[in-house]
Amino acid sequence: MLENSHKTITCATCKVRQDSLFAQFCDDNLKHLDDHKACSYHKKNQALFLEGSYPRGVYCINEGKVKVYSRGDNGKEQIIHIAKGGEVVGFKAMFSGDPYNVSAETLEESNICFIGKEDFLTMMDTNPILRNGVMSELSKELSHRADMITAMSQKSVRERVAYSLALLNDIYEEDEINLTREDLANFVGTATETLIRLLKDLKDENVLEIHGRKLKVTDKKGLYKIAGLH
Amino acid sequence: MLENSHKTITCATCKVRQDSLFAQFCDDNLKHLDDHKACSYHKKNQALFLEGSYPRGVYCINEGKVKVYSRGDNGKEQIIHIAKGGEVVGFKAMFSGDPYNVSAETLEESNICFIGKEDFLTMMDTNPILRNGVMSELSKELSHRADMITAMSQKSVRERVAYSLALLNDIYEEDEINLTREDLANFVGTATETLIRLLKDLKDENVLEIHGRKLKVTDKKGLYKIAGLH
DNA sequence: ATTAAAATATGATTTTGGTCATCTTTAATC
DNA sequence: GATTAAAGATGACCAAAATCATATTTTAAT
Repeated sequence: MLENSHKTITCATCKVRQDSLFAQFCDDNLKHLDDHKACSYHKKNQALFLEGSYPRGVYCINEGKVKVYSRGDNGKEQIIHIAKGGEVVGFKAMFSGDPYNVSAETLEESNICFIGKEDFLTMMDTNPILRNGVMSELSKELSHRADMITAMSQKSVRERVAYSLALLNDIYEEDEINLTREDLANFVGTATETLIRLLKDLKDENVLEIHGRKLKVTDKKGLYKIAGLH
Repeated sequence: MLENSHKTITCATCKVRQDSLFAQFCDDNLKHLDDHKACSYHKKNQALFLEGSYPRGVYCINEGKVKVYSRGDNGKEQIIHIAKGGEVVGFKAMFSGDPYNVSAETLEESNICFIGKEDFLTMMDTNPILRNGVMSELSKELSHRADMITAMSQKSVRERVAYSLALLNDIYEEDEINLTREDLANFVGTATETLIRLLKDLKDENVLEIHGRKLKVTDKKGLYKIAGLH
């Protein structure tokens, strides 16, 4: 159980706020945010929203990890992104009037604050800091997805495994990467068996340590080279 | 040569404006736009902007097609999008402060109007219609790119050829799809030889007619089925 | 603690699609 | 219009990765 799972988080003292859309908020803004958010504890594997549903608000992750994924024809998951503490999830599709075409689900037990769509949009209207932050985020994510498309289409599966591990290594920061092999395969876009074999290759090449399900990158430079990064 | 290649387009009477970000502009807005835009004729295969450069403004396509692409590790192009008349290109990366990670280049001779970054951003600040249009567009494009990532990762090349042709069929509307085999392969994300073989298969299945380089979809329903759409 | 179920791992086999080589056709240039 | 270059097409071959089968380990549930 998370240490603060029973508490309501106060935005002003939230440890991950500096990484979030609300980093530059003034005291008044933070007060407003506190008054309009709802904190809640989520177990592992709980859905935040589902593909096909309409956005009802945004989810600010205080602690935990959330996978954002879409489903292909056969129902197979493609993980588009894994969000960590400080990230706000669920706002990117809010401005088109269309339903979500991705789903979001916790990967670990998590503390997540919810802000309703109306409140969020009002804040965006009245707060240029938030508006600019949102625009910047949308822009960055579009760039990132263009990179993903190119990577998916041109890299070999081995390269994509390295590429994905490089991304995940940043997301998990000091922690070891902790995903099921299936989730990792769904992030890489390959079969679970192939992923497992390629992980072992990387281990044999001393790029990676495998501790049960947890993965520790031991040669970041080597990993980047295989991934075709830098 | 395009018929109006020597003329300056007037926004108020621009035939493709109803498809653009500026569709809902009032007369004053249109006047302002006219005063701050520069129309120009572009030959085939002319670059509008390049990966790595900083956005200097936006490009509103009056007539012609523009490919937006990124380059993979080996320099191979991945075409992310093909823009047609009415589309505004080059604004999606403008809000992050980062350089473009895609390039844009005309595929045909084209008439394109340019609006400088400062002017465009000022319009966005003062014009909620434009702002909402931009936000909506960013949202929609993010959804579309999530779909692309999933398609690239999970569909077979044959399915991706059909998927790409379905997208292109909408883009080329009443016209036949007119791309080099190489560009089409770079859109699908495959080798040119593989693309050519698969086009022939689709022709043999009476889904497609091949008229030299031009492609005509004759069985849209069949194409969609192969693509895994609907 | 025991059992059941899920996740991880490995081998064998097949399929897909990329690469290389070569040839033909079309388009561009002088 | 002739020449050259670029684009399109086809065959042969090979490597990468998916699939299928099955075994082992870990985790969850009773």
